[in-house]
Amino acid sequence: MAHWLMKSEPDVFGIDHLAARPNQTEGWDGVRNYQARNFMRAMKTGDLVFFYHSNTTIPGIVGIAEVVREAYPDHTAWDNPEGKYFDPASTPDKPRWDMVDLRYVRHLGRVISLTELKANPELTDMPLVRKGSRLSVMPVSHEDWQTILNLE
DNA sequence: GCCAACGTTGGC
DNA sequence: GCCAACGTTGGC
Repeated sequence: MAHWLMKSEPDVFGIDHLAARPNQTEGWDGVRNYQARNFMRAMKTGDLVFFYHSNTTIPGIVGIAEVVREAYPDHTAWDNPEGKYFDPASTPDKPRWDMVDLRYVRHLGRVISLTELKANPELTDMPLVRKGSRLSVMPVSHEDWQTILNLE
């Protein structure tokens, strides 16, 4: 089983939104970055994901979700031409962007802040803590996953 | 609100 | 293929 980290703005779609969805499950749409998309394509059912809140007072990891559906075309690319995620280059015939479905697993006992992650000498290789990293979907090594859970 | 870092676009 | 311009991300 692999581990991942996915960023989201809690004002837009936070972990509480996920937990409130039917079956506590929602499609992770709107990814419009090739590297992030490719990571989503590598996800397998049962993989676990750190849910990260960005653009908020205390950015950090707030919980865990599980991949319940593997990558499939992101229909928000063509659903609504006025939509935020519309992309004329992606069509039902030739979809460019993918999404996965995530199910809420649990909140962490506390928020593990970006500041704390950056300060941890064991986590310096995480893309998340690198300066200027804007990747919204990234793999987390088994070691890092465990290190972070041990901080909880 | 600012701005550094980054990805994408498009002219050439 | 290069690179300037632009738009976005996201911490602070």
